[in-house]
Amino acid sequence: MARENIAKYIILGLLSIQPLSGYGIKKWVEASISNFWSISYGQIYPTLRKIEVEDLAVKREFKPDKGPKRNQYTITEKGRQEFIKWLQRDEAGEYEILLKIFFGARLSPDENIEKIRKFRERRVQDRARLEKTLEDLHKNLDENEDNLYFLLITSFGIMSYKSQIEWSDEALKLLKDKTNQ
Amino acid sequence: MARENIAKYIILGLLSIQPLSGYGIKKWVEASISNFWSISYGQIYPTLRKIEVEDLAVKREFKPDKGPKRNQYTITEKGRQEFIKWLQRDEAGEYEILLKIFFGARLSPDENIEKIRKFRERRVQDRARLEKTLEDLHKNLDENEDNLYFLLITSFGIMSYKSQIEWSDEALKLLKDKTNQ
DNA sequence: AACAACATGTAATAAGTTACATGATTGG
DNA sequence: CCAATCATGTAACTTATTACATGTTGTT
Repeated sequence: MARENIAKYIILGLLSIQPLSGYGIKKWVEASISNFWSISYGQIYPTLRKIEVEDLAVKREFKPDKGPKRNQYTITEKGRQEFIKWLQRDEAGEYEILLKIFFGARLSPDENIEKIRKFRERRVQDRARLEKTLEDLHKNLDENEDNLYFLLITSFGIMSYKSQIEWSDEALKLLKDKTNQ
Repeated sequence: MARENIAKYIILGLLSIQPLSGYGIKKWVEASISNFWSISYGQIYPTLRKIEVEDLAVKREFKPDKGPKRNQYTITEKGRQEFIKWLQRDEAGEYEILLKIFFGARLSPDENIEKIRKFRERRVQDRARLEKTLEDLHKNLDENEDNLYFLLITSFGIMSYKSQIEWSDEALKLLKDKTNQ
């Protein structure tokens, strides 16, 4: 998946929450989104430099009471705008939506609701497609050894999509409650 | 995730099922594992060449009754062995196991059972960890706007892991039935 | 004193996408 | 004959990992 420079937006997203150093970014990623995304120092530091050059964040040396000094990056208004533009773009990668929902507080609840609604629709279709595949595999289960394992993987997909549809419903409920408050 | 040359093993795995051309490999991937893995021609053709050079498959020109001629690759014994060795290695990437189960017919049911058992264990732990995070987020929900969205993503993880544990149970049952037949 | 954790960075390499180029064959 | 599909490939580029280098600070 080499295409959209996700690392840049993860960093910008975290900086939109609070000023951080490269080291701090790594810690944040590990503590919060490591279940579905990762980032290495080999990406963080060069990307931070680019972000600085593009005036999306400013670097400032910070000497904390404890520990060695660090380079703290603070997002600029330009950076914030570019990040929000990214959030609003329709995501290409299948699971980019998770990242965007993670940073959902930068958008309105309605924008997040719309994203999840679309995601849910896709999943309903994905699931229906896999249900057909499953049926075919059931019919031809004795045909060869492979089909049992193909069936297992298809069933994994169906169960995943099912749980994602259920999640969407819960998430939508929560966000709608929030809007009506 | 640039590390293990997954493309090579996807190709080898498909060739272990039947002889295929580069084009055919693409079609197979799209029809069977595109839910969780993809591959581009820019990878397929160079990788096929490498596979040929390493004597893991042999190329042969094939003129079908219909359509233009194609380069058909047939896996060698060496290729089959290298593929099985990869299958047996403990997977690094979180979802590599799906790929390996997909090709499960190349191993014994017991080996697949063991893989799934380990996967299930990991998921039980992952889920417990996220449950704690969820609790914390619930407590601090009013602290800031972000926490609602962090909670949503945490809940996505919990539900995913839950469905993966359920899938493991079903898969284990199916495979155990098979062994006892 | 030693070790773990904090902190920043680069170079080599690998993996993967995208865009492009080219041509054969089939069905309408 | 034209479009769609079949079919193979390369080059430029981007993204990402890994291994390495270096030094500070806090804890035992």
